[in-house]
Amino acid sequence: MIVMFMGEYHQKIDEKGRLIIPAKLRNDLGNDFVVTRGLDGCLFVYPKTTWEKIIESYQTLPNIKDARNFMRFFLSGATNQNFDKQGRINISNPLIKYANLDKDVIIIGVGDRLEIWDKQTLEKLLTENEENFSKIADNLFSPKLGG
Amino acid sequence: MIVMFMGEYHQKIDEKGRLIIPAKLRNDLGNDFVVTRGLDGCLFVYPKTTWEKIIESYQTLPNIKDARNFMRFFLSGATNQNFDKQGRINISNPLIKYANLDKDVIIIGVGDRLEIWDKQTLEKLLTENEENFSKIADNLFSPKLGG
DNA sequence: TTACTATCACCCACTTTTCCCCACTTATTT
DNA sequence: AAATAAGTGGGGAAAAGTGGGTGATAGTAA
Repeated sequence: MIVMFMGEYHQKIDEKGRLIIPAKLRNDLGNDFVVTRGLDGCLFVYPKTTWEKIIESYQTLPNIKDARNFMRFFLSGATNQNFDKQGRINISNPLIKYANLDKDVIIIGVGDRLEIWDKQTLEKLLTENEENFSKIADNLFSPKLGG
Repeated sequence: MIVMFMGEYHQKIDEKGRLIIPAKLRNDLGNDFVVTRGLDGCLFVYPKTTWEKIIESYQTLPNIKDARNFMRFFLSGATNQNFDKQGRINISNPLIKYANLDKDVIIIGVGDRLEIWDKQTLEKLLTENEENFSKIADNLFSPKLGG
């Protein structure tokens, strides 16, 4: 993995639907990237090259109904994006609805992608799962003792 | 393990969120390291090379919801850090909130990482668990006899 | 084809945040 | 006790974030 997105950034969507991508992330994204429906109620943001690799890997999925539906979900929401001169992007209405975005938004870096979350949704998710995290971490750090 | 962090250092965070890393620790950290949400209410500090190994081990996690959430928790809390000329770092707001950092902070060395604690939180944790440590140690070092 | 409307991107001005630098204080060493 | 190193606080320049206005473009209906 060449790009490694990290960090948590609190942003606001203005009345025109514009969202600032933090300056620190813009270089890694490049000026040509894709925003699409993500898993668990957020939006995924991929640099163009990463996106193309993902699409490629999906070609190998078997042509069964589940796979077709997943492709529909993933591809139909995808929008090409550029920055305006202020470093902002426009989130389309269907995506705003899908991720339930209100005014307060959190952008997080998760490895090869960014995720755009409604603030409340993400905070709820993280606090609800906090106990799980230490279990997962225990297993990762010392799998022989754990369990 | 090449670097071995040890010791306990009492520091203060100033109003701008700046925290001095004790001079004795700076060499071992290098000028490129990562601060992230740790377990049990503290922050972890890893030298870059150690961090990269950890990320590598996380690549083995399956793409299921629990694992995705864990990655969100772990990576969104991560921030690249450098020292300013005074040997300080900036702790971002989300991390200050997470670790409940007030003015008084304790930095401890724990093997391959540093941990940043709110003073009260750490002292409470240690006194509450003092009696248990010998039992815990017994279990950790001879798990077959324990339990 | 023309006039009207809605949308979008750009530009400008203002506010907020971040980062760097300097000066002072405290601690440590000899 | 002096000298050196480490810790601490604050000011200011530069960068980033924010909101609103304006003109261009495209779509629609007359």
